Amino acid sequence: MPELSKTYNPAEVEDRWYPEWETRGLFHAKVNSEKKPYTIVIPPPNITGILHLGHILNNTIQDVFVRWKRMQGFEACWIPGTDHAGIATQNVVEKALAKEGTDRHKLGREKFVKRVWEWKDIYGDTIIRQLRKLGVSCDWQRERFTMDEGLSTAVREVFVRLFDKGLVYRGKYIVNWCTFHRTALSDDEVEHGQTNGKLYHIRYPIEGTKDSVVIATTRPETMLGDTALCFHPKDERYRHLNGKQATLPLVGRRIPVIADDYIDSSFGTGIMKVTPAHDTNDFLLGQRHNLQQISVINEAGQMNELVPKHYEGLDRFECRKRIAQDLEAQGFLVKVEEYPHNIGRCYRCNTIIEPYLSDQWFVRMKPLAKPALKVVQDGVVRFHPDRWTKVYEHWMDNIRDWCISRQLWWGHRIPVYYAPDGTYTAARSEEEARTKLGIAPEMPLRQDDDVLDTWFSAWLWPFSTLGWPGDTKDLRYFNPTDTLVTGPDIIFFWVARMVMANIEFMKGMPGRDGKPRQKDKDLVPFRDVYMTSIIRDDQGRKMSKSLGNSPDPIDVIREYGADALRFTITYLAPLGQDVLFSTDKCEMGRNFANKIWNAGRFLLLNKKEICGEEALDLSAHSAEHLDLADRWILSRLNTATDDIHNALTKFQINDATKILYGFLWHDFCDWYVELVKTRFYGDESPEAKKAVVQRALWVFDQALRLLHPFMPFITEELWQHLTDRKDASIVRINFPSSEKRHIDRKTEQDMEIVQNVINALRNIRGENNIQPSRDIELQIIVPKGGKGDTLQSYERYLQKLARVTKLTRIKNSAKPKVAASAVVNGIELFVPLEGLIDMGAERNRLEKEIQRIQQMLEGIEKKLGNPQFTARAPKDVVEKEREKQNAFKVNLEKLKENLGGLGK
RNA sequence: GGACGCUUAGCUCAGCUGGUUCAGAGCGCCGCCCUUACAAGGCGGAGGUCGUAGGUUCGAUCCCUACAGCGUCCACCA
Repeated sequence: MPELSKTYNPAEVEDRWYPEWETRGLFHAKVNSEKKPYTIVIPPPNITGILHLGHILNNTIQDVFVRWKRMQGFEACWIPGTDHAGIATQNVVEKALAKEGTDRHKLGREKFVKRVWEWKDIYGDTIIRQLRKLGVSCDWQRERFTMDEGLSTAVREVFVRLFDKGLVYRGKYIVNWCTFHRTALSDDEVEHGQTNGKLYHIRYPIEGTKDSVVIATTRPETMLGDTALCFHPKDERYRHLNGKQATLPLVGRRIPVIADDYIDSSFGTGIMKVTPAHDTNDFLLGQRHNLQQISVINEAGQMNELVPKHYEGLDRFECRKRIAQDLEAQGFLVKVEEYPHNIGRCYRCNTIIEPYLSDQWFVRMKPLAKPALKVVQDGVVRFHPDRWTKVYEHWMDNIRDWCISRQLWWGHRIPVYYAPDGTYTAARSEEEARTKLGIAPEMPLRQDDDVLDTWFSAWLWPFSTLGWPGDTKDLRYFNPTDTLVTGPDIIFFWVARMVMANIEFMKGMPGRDGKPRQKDKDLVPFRDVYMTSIIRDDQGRKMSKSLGNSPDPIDVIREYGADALRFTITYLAPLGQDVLFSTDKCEMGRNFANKIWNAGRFLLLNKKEICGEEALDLSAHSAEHLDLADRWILSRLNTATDDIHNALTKFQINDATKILYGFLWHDFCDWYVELVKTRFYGDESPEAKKAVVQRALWVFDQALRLLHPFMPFITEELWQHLTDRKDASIVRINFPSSEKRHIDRKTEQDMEIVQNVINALRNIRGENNIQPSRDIELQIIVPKGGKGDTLQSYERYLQKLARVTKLTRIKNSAKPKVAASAVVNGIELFVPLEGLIDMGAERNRLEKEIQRIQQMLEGIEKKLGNPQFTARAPKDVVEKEREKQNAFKVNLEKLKENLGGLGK
């Protein structure tokens, strides 16, 4: 066995173990009828992305669950993969082309797409490579990409089925148009934010009269496309104008004045211009009133040929200025006021969205939403924390049709084919399209130019990755998956849509039992959705590139180790709360790793000392030579095991880390290891010592297993040193389950007395400035029924932990004259230190303690003095309070007595 | 406009079903110690009327109501 270094060196251990785990195939999952599956699909990161702390948190949590379940004997399967990220990826490649002085149009579609694939092959797995550094136990043999052959087949299949069902339709609608990307966006891809705009008040003359009306608009340039004016039908101010014609300034077009109760009479002047081609509400209004739709802005955001010549070709914002000038010059502009208001912007490039009238493809969502709502309401799919349920339900209740076409080249091309006569159909292949349309092979057939929204492949992820539409063994076994771990920001984009898709497309597919799936529990994509925290910097700001406040996780791993990062971030992330992160917080994880490392080092050194090279069987702990500390640590271990199990079951992952930290550092290292030293270095028989070493190693082994899901590398490394089992790995070793018989309240109480006495002695030392190296003597007075025997039988604990060289039991009458004292569980402690203690300090110490006890006693007496309390509170609570009262009273008396005994 | 979250020690936060010495942890701070696993460590200590005001209850950091401050999401009036 190699010597272990004094401090833990994570980089070396991590680089050694990850490839080893992969080569041994420890993360690979197979269909296994002997085992229950446990499945997670990764939220596929964009191929353009680089790893950030959000990924770290998200993937660490997934890894904790997967490793935990794997150790529990589940066939744990974590399917990794990446998303082609239509807009983002196309962006990146287009930027590269721009640098080369060319663009995608010069290249042509086919070459451009080839170029993107080349880019993807080089850079597309950056995140996936980086994730390995984190130690994630993904089944890499199952890695998928949303544009893989299989997934593309699934996309086409879904589109065609929805089309044939009438759930996909084509329509001319106002969509959110990004003039930079020149594509439509779904409603969810638009981010609304406040902006300082202006409100222009413009006079529109009424034809044939001297009358005119004033309307207010933030977008005067769209007036070129106005086709009506509109007021509320009940508005007396304008009623007389109903049916009249107004003249559109600058253009001279006649437009009707109409009435509609959409109008809010209290806003502005109460009459509004209507531009059906450039505003969603106006569009709907226009439909109701059969208004003409005049588009005046092109796909690049410039004024088109339908506007007066001197505006044509102007950028929409440039045109706005010109229109304002011209209106003013011609006397139509009444006033302009500052007007802060909300506008939508492209979530990727921040360009102001242009409501744009165009032909797009939509999915009718209402029929899909209905069952997806039900499974959540019925608790078949559960959110953690639960409050996201309401957010989900609200969205489902108000769902709108999903615009799925994107005017891009990178993505799944829409499988719709047009015949020369304009008829069209959706089909899995060109041949199928010809059959469906009745077109001969020699006739030209045109496929739709647009591609599908990226989420259109992502929403199929939990089954497309498993072979759907094929009826595969994997699909039967691993779907429904179990836990989805993702951020609340994509609950609509992704989570909700996956629920809809899984229900819709898995219906009737054979399930685990081979029978067609019908029940909701077999149709959902996953059972539990864990919503992760949002990572912020230490000032609470979102991590962002522009702020430069986003540390590179790879640097953090290099500096502190992957285990340290994993542990720290899960420790900091309570379920459902944001996390304020800064790199230096990882010191906590690093220090913890080092602590464990040294505990392991200590045990191994002593094992060698006591047992030589002999291998110890750690399959069970030795039941020989048990003393209080042993029974106590077994009790604590099993309690911790229970608590961890409960915390993980409730998705309270940071609780689990806190339990592990507390158990390993405070129970195991601070107390147990210190106590065990008394036996390693004591005069017990070699057999007894061997039993003690064996048990200590066994407990440590159990603790390592509990910790492994959180800190996989260091636990594997230490575990290997512990066991010498070259062929095995902690990755697939049983996760401990608690043995109730070891959880023993009485043992813990006895141990508590020992601990309290040691703490009291340490306090005396600290406050009296007694050197740690100085031995002390302890005299105790034990009341009737007190636990003095327990204390005396573990005198060696006091020797080691408090440097007590002599323990004597004395009579009340034999109290030492000059001594520091304390009262613990009714036992009086005296440390005779004539001439050495600082009387003033000791008096202060006792007075402080007296005050503390007095305060608590007062609290209890106030409670007990309240007749309502004694009458109404449960008996055991009252009884407990009485017991406490008595104990405090006794303590207080003794303390006062001892204070008095100190003299002046 | 609607929904939701947060407010506890100097800082960052736990505290889940009201009563356990319930007021905690980590960091920071003060004092002592390089005690043969660990100074990335050990021991001791200081520090909080649990945002404010009410209410429910024998009892409230915890449940309810209102308010204040911070934050998030959804919708949106030209």
